[in-house]
Amino acid sequence: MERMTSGYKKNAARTKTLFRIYRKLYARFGPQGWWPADGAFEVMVGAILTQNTAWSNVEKAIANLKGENAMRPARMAGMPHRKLAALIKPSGFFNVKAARLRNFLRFYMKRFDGDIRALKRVPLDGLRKELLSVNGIGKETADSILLYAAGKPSFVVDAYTKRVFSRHGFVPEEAGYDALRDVFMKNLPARTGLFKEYHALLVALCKRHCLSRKPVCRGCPLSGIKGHSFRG
DNA sequence: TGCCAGGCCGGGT
DNA sequence: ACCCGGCATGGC
Repeated sequence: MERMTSGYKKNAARTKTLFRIYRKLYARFGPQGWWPADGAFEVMVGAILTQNTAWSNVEKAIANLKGENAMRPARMAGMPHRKLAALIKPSGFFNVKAARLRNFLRFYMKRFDGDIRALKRVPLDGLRKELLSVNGIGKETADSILLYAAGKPSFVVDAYTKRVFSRHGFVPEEAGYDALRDVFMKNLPARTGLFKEYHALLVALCKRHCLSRKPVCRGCPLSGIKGHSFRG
């Protein structure tokens, strides 16, 4: 018997609503072309560095790494904790993140020999579990790596996704990561390009309209969307 | 000045 | 199974 981890089922009305939201955002903000990085390895590093951190700070850390020619798996993996931590300092939590990067790199070198093509050969679900087993890689980081580095249709949920969807009443305020992810995974076709743009567009929306903690954003492109609920 | 940013882990209940 | 403190910098 298959275990129900959420109450959501595939549902034509929900699919329609998700596409309606997508089209509104796309019409407003255009193609985002995410993830903003120079290659798959940089995507994975950035995904760890941006944990609970402003992207502008991550950019400084990435620039430091590139300046030391360290944006390469073998080189970064061979770097002492202290040195790596110093380079990524602007991104904050530098001791924690240096350890997490090194954990990931040990896994990446050992399991895939630092070769992104090898990583891409592993099917989505299995690879997701492997990534989640690395200390320092949680659900959002794993899904970001899967989608934007490996090119697999794994929808990324983040604080913005949750803010938009709960604030507009599409999901309950208390909805967790898995419930939110299921909304997209179970009601959209599993297309990588669609998932990439959708997540990026939600970020664009929040940066433009939802940064404040006010419950409703003025001029929100989604204000006209009928509040079809994804509850239960 | 104080609050916040594209989380995650570990220990306590 | 939750809940919470800790981790740290730079920008407004």
